Amino acid sequence: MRYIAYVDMDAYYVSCEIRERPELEDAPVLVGRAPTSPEARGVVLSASYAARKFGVRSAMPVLQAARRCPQAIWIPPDLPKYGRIAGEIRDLLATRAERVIPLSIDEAALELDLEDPEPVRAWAASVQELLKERLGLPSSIGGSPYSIVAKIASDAAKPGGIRIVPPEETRAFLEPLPARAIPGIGPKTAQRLDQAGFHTVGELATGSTETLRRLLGRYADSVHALARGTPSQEMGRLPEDRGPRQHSLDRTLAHDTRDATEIRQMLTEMAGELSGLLAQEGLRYQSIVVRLRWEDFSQTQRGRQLPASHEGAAMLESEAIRLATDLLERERGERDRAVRRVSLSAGSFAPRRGRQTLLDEAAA
DNA sequence: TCTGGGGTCCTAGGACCC
DNA sequence: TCTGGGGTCCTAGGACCC
Repeated sequence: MRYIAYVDMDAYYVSCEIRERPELEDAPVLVGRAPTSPEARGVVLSASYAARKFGVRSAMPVLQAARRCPQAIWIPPDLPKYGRIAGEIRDLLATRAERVIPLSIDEAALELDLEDPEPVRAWAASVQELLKERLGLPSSIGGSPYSIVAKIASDAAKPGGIRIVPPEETRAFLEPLPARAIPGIGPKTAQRLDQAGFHTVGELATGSTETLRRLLGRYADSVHALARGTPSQEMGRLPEDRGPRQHSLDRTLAHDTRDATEIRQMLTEMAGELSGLLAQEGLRYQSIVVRLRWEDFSQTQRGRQLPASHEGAAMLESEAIRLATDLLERERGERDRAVRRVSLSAGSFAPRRGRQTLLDEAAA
């Protein structure tokens, strides 16, 4: 069986910053908008391992992070830069694997032409070194003939490690891990499992099929098979590299508002920005969704499939404003909560005709 | 005390069609 | 006057991931 490797960058955004400022190597660095700025309604995007010692994690509210780690060094996020570096990582990985499937900005699955654990281990060590030397970035690598096990192994290897799991060791490797280590089992599902007495993957392996079906629905059988060390075809295969399904922009307001005019203005700007992004990728959209997050943090959305695909900002803008107006009017008739965040999303993509050539020429 | 900005996939009900 | 079964599409909501 050929091995699959997962390469997962460690504290990615922080590492991108530290390679430009090596003096911060072992400092408690946090990427996020510092809590001193008046509009600091945000969360930590990435925390260095030194900062994690203080109990700071990514996705933690910045105020809470600042309390836990007052000496933290805050660096404002530069997402375009992290995107560019991600491209360099992919290019480098492509020279070392049969196929590279990017899974997120800091993670990729690779198909290897190797069938034994020792050569895979050596391969992983050389790739890790290459990433460190050429790009100055630390990574963790997991390997297994089963895709999902390779992913779990890369998590287990963090930070800076390599974990290769031969197929016959799969069950023993998974057994002691918390159920939450399985991708797809999040906080809600983990809590339900916990209450039913399933804490580790090993316990899931011994659970009855009926009990697991009740707790996990249609995932039950594949989770059960994984827990017993024999992943299903679907979980074992390398994920496919399909094009994007949707693109969206989200903006959290500096202050909650009930002002429809303010929200419409915001959507006008967002429609312009989003249509520009789609044009760069040569995509036409046929569906639009507006989502509002209310002050109580719940969300409501309104969307529409268009009769035909469109490009440019005009349709995106007028439809977004109509959908948002619907949402606001309904809210006014009911609870009248203020708006905290506005999201605009476009999807159901079709390739753009005609102009694509021009874009390719411009890129060349 | 507060909770970002991207994404993916699944479910469930209703409309509609054969 | 009463009314099956199967399929697809659309819409809203929710869980989950990085």
